[in-house]
Amino acid sequence: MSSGDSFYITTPIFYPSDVPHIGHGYTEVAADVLARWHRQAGDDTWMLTGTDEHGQKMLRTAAAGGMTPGEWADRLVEESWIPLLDTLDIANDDFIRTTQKRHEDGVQAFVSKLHDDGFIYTGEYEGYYCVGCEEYKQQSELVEGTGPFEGQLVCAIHSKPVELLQERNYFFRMSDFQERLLALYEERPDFVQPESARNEVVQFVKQGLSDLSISRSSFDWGIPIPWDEKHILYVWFDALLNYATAAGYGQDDENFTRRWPAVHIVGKDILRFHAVIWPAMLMAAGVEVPKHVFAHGWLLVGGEKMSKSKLTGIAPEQITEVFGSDAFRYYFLRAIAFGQDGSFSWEDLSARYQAELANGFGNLASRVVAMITRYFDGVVPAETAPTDADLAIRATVTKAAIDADAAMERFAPHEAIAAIWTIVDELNGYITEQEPWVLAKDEAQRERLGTVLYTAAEGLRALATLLSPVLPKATTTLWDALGAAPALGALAEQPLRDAGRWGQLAAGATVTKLAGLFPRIEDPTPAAAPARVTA
RNA sequence: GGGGCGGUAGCUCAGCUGGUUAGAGCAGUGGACUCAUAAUCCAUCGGUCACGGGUUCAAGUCCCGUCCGCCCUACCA
Repeated sequence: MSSGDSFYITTPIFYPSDVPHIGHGYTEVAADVLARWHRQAGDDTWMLTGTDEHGQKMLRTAAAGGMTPGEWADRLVEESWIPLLDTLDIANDDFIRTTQKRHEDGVQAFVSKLHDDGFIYTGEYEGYYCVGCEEYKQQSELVEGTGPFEGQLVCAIHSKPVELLQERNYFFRMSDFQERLLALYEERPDFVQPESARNEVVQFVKQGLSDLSISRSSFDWGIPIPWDEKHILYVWFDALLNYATAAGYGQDDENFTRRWPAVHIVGKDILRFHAVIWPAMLMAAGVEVPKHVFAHGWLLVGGEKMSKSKLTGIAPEQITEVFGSDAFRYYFLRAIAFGQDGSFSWEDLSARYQAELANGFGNLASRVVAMITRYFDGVVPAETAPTDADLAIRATVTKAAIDADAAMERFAPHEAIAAIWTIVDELNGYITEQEPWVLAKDEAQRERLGTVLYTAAEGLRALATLLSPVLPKATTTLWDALGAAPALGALAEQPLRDAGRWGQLAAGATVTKLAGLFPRIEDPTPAAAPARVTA
């Protein structure tokens, strides 16, 4: 991808009545790191996140709290979801709420077009309705009745029989798109990633698609169907459209053309909506389908999918309060292969923090800055004739930068970080072998000492740049300590795809005392209580 | 029932289209060093690659079967 290309990346929009946990945090951080990488590489980047506020569940929980759904949503968004972004240091460019006018207008324009073009028709929806829940149930939510209800299907929650009801509403001709979708998966194997997710989607679509009921009339918390305001739009149809409406669909064609199509990062549970329904909707509307739909895996706690009901849900602040936001970002992207499930444990988090961040990167920065301060009064020395060892470091840096960019391009941040980390490991070994503290005792080795420390400092310069999307806080601290800004400018301005070019740090720069990048943590046990529980 | 993904050193995982004595990190053990966040560096211990067949000159890597785990099967990242 050449410099200046559009890179529009989205997270799913969250249902605000959930309590933010590290799974949400993981999604946000992954999208943010990819966005920061592309942005700093010079691509025309835009990152979108937001909240999905319509639907019966929101209506019901709001009512239970004596509020209107709008008030309830405002409160949750302000108290939980916006703060989550701050907790994790997310640099999103936009935050869309499906209750915003720009969204509702865009959605209405979209469904009107589909209606006008004949992709929507009136039909009868038939489904099992639970009076207790006041909603239609899927087969999976029903169980065989027992006792007096023997032989009947009952609601899993109320254990009472459900009724087979019919409702007149609107349907989207999704079945029309089966062949085109299959052709899409075939022609663009990287449309759905990773491979395992693609397989699931292809198999699913091959089994046949039915039309989708896209309106509801039993409650009114949603976007009205423009030609029949007694109906509101099915929440998923509404929610998926956020990716388009936020970019200006139907309202700001110039911006929409500039941003679209998007790259969607989603959890694998909502893969089908994004890889089947969403592209079908776009095809119907004559809009280009997304560039990619990437499904990441689950966080496993104790070998099982993390879940609130099993009390394995962990609030992001529990981690950031002890380890900091940088460590959160680093840990989840480094330790988990993006696209696969990953095990989370406090022990692993703590071990990686200590071994990799504190002892590896943090200590490296600390020892280099300390030696420049001690042996050169804080002035970065010039390098002279490089030896093979010095050249090996340069080669490592060059390769790491190339490999990291390639890995980020293919949605493999874990590999990108591993590639960058070769610099940390090589540099620590290099310093130990070159023994600058020995060179410092011999005035005749003055130039050699300067070259060794320049090499180390320049390596740190490259590290700061390459790691800034992952560790924005620590790398900024390091950038300041290296005294790099006066000659090179702000860290965020350093072109990432040029980070591997040797010799950027100016000799003569003044280093300053470096506060520990990742201080040792004496008591790495989580901040008491397990997950917070919703009211 | 149908579908997807896994089962490789104590732990977390790499091993692409099959090819020399199966790798990494962490943990463990021994040593070196002192610039540094009691840190770093070197060495080393450690595996019947779930199980049973088969194809092949050659299989962790392909085929068949079995066992185990996780997930999806239309509104929880």
